[in-house]
Parts: sequence; structure tokens; C-alpha cells
Amino acid sequence: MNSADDSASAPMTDEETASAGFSDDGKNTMGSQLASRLREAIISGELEAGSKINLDKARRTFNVSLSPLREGLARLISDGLVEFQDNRGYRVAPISLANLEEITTLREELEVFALRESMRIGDVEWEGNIMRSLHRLNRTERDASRPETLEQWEALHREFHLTLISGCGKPLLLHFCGLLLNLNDRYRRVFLIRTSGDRNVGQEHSEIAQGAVARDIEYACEKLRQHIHRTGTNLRNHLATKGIV
Amino acid sequence: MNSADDSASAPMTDEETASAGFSDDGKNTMGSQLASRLREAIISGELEAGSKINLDKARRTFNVSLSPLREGLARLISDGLVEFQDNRGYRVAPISLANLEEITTLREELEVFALRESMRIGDVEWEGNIMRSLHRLNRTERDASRPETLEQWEALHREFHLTLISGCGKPLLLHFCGLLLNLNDRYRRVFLIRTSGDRNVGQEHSEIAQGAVARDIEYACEKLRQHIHRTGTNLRNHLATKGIV
DNA sequence: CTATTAAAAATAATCGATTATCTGTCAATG
DNA sequence: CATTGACAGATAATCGATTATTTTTAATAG
Repeated sequence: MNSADDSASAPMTDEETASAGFSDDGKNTMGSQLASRLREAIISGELEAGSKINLDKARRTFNVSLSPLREGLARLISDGLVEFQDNRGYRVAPISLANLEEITTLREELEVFALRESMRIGDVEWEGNIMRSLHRLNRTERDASRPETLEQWEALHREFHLTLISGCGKPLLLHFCGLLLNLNDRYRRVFLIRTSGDRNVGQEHSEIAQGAVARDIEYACEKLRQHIHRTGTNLRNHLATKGIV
Repeated sequence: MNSADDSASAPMTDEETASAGFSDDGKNTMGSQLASRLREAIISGELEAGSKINLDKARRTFNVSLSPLREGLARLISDGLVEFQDNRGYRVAPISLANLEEITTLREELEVFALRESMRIGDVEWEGNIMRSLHRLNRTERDASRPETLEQWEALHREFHLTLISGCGKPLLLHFCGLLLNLNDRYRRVFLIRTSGDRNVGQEHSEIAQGAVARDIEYACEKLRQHIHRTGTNLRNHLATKGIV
């Protein structure tokens, strides 16, 4: 439960978005790699929400022994992406309308609170990091027809949101926000959503970022709240379309 | 990440306070039992904060193989009680003034928010559960000279706080609050603190509970916030006494 | 004397096999 | 016909041994 300063690092690969409590040096262990692969498989929808994870099958699929497999799965439990029951094994965490709405609500509470704190005590380096993240995000095209573009955009988008609140000086809070962001991204990835026509997401990000570095607390926080809320509404509509309750 | 309704159950044993994502049927697996024993060892201070956990030694101490030991430790990572690094093993999560202050701040934010939501949508059963938890808590004496009394009180105290917010209908939020409560209790247990003279904790609990069932949102939330804040201040002083930074 | 490297010891990670538990099927019973 | 119970197959949990990595120690060069 530490590492509040990840955001200052070089361009992130998916592997580096690991959750708190665990950390990888690059020289990964098998369990770590599996956690990454499984996380990607779940967030991308390759592993269906709610489905059972057969250990023996997974073991063969990934060509590993049970130990590292369980190790990896344990981490995804921390992430809220996998559920577990004694003697009954693992299951991909289900998705639901209620879950999405809770994620959205909590993001509005926690992420906005974290932004407020960041604007209160964040330093110049924090400001700089925001502008850099914003620039990189805005320079990246999001093309639904090319998956590698999507993944890249998702990584940068996540990075932007985390950087925005990285100045708050509260590792636990950042951990919670990271989890929520992860869970939220899953809904977007599962539905391969492109933003609906009436939104200019790039501009929304810019407004939040500019408000943040200008230390206009009420403006920035309100923009962020709206941004999160709109995303929630957007995703909810897609969920409804697919008939998910 | 479910089970929002634990609070309606019979008197809790320590084992039943397991974290979300995992659940035990009573017919526990070895990993589950280990998680409980280790959790107790850490929260009680038996395992020193910040100290390294030697797998081989632990394996011999608990008379188990590596697999269930790792399994148990993985759960404590989810709880924020253990930290892990690839190829370097496990370590009891350290304690610090900053960590305690963050826990207190986040409890003020999240627990109060959860109480607000509970008061907005909680039903009569929720109200009843609160009154029951309050009664059981107030009927239990907390005697620092008798450890079994302390554990009993801690369990009931935890139960009371969770029940208070159990009506909010937000499993994730309850999960976060549960984690924070756990982390907070650790500080209290480690220092075997009895409440300082100027507080009547029993009355504080009663006021919060009565405000909650009377749906006096502002009153109850403010009382809860003060309660959490006082506990934080209290613990901080003890930490300072022991020279912990 | 300090810094660098090599070997040895300690520790963590993984594997393959074994044991325990659960789940579904089907027959026997009321 | 529904219910119970025993069996068999599937699946999860655990173990003991092996392999990989890190940390410590010792030796050597500068």
C-alpha cells in the first residue's frame, strides 16, 4: 500500500499498472506475469464476466503449475476482478448495472476528493506531470477498428486520471481510486465503446487539467465530476442495450 | 466483492470478519484458517509491524506447506496488512503517523458517506440491526487487563460500525470501509489503548445510533465524524508517545 | 582500505504427485 | 413421484522435492 509516485515514471505498459501491495521489478515472477495476462483477459472481455475459472484448464492454457496460477488469481481478487470461494474455486467477477453505478458514484466521491486534496497540496512537479499526461493522451488517436490503438489509449487515459490525483499524498486513497478506475475501464473495454457524439472527451480532459494546474478547485472538481458522471451514463446505456441488469 | 448483508447474522467470531472476495463456509480450508491466524497475529501486534515474514520459519511455526501459507498471505495483502515484492517475499505492513492520519481522514469521508446513504435508503431491518449491535456493544465491558474481553469488544465494535453503514446498498463501499476499519483497529490493538478520560465512547455510539434510526442525517453524520476524528487524535497521541513517526 | 567479484548459503518460486472436497448421477426407498 | 444416499468423476487443496533468485560471505584487485 504505497508507491504514490508511479506517475512520474516513463510511458506505462500494461504490466506496470499492477495494484498496491504487489510490485514488479521488471524481472517478473511467473505469478506476476500470469496476473497481468489474466487481468488483460478479464478486462478485455476475453474471459466472460461471471464465468467459472477451471484451474486445470487454465493451467494447461498458460502452461504453468497450480502454484503460480493461484498466485496470479489471488492478485486479481485484490483488484476485484475475480471472486473466490473455499473449495469451489475462482470465478470472473460478474458485471451488472448496479455495480457500474456504484463504481461511478464512488469515483465521483473519491476521485474528486483526491483531486481536491491534490490541488491543495500538490507541487509543481505534479502540475508538470498532469500537462505531460494530458498531451500524450490528446496526441493518441482512439480507433475502435485497431485494437492496439485502443489498448494504448486506455493505458494513457488511466495514466492521466491517476496523475491528476497523484499529488494528494494519500497512498490508500490512490489505491482505491486505482481499483475503481480498473473496474470502470473493464466496462468500457468489454463494450468497445467509442464516446457518444455529443461529447468531446479530449476537451473535457483539457478543461480538468487546466483547472487543476490553475488551482481553481471548484471548477476543476466540478468538471471532473461531470466527466465521470457522463462516462457512467454512457456506459449504462450500452449495458442497457445489451440487456444487462 | 459482495456480501453486504453479513451484519444480520449471529454473533461473530473472528473468523467471520474475512474480507470481500473471499468467503468461508465454516468448513474452512487451510489457507483460510491461516489467513485468520495471521491476521490476528498482525492486528494484535504479535507479528511486529514492518518485520519480514520468513516463509520457511512460518511454515514450521504453523505446521503447513508453502501453498496454503502463500494463500493466506495473499489475502492479507488484499487487507493491506501485508506487503509483497516479487522474489523478496512478504513483510508485515508498517505503521506510521501518516498512515494513521490517512486512515482517519478516509474513514471520515467514506464511513460518513456510507452512513448518509444508509439513512437515505436503509430499511427497518437495518434500523433494527443497529439497535441490536448497539445494545450488545454497550453491554460488553472492555477491560484492558483481560485480553479475551478486549477481543470480544473489538469484534462487537467493528460489528457496530459496519452495521451502521450496512444499509447503504453499496458492496464496494462497504468493502473499503471494512478495510479501513481493520487497519484502524490494528492501531488500537497494537497499543492496547483504553479510551482517554474525557470521552464516553458508549454515549458517542448511542448518539450516532439514535440519530441514524431517527433519520436525522446531519446530526448522525456529524456525530460519527467527530467519533472517528477523536479516535484518530487519541491514537495519534499514543503513537507520538511511543516515538513512532 | 575500499570496491568488485565469485562462491556459498539462505530464501523464494515452481513443479508433479497426492489427498481432500465437491457435484452430478442413478438406484433404492418411502 | 419425490427424496435420500452411495458411488464415480471432476475439481480444488495440499504436500515434498526441485529449481531459480537473492543475499551474505569471502577473496581479490586496485
